[in-house]
Amino acid sequence: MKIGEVSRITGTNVETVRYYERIGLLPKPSRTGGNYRSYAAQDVDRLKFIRHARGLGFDIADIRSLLDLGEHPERDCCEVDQIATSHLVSVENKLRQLEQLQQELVRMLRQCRGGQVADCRIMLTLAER
Amino acid sequence: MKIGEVSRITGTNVETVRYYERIGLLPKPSRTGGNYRSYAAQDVDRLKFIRHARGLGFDIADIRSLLDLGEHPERDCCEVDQIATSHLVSVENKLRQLEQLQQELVRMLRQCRGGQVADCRIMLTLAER
DNA sequence: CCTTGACCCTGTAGTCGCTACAGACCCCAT
DNA sequence: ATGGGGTCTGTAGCGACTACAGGGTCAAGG
Repeated sequence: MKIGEVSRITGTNVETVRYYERIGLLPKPSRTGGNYRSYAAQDVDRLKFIRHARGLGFDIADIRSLLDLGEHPERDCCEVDQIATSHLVSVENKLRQLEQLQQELVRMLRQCRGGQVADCRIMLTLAER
Repeated sequence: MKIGEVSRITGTNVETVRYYERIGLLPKPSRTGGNYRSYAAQDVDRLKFIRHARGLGFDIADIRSLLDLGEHPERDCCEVDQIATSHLVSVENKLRQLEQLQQELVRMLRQCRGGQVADCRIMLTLAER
């Protein structure tokens, strides 16, 4: 399977596939006579895993660890749990931050009464503190 | 006022202050005999504005526009409102995305029953789809 | 007077996860 | 033989910083 098809199947940009190979997240595939990358079903599965994990916001380092763990199926799954849990924690932290931010923005916007920039409450709020 | 003091007052990294100057967000300050940057109160205010806006998640381009508007106090404040509103919208979009993500992560983590990586529900979930 | 140490200078490269080229090559259909 | 679509490598760009290296400046203490 050539890179374009892999790209289509997994919904991954061709350049991204090559990028994953470059950083060692995907193994170097075999090549055709014309030096085209030739992927096996296994590679596609690995890429799907990566994309799904990225979709859930895991960073590349985490995904690397998860893939490594996948290659040691006899190990205890608590390491997997740990990675996922700590990711969830950081997502929840970001969520709280964003909520606060949203509330501050709403508060700021509610004060706007129109008029000139000179009297703009939003600009004043930003200038304060 | 030297850059270190400005840094302390505003809680901004020294390198960040220089970065803002480089990208034209802060004006080039005058220099002392020893070629040290010498800031006026005005510059500190501008930097505070920038940091406050960054804290609210506005990107540099937005901040540039807001600062420009601040220099035209006679203009109508609706442009300010527009920038803030569209930022709020994007924050709310990100918020919704993060909430979904969080729920998916929670769902995934609830399935974990311990045991070996081979049977790990989290790994299976990531591999699926 | 000299040294020490804190601060400051410029310029460049690194971060993260891609994305976007340029310029070349391969392959298949017409 | 030609055209166009795919692929190749290598490099640079994004945003918003951050982190040096390798030097200069300045005030206090010995």
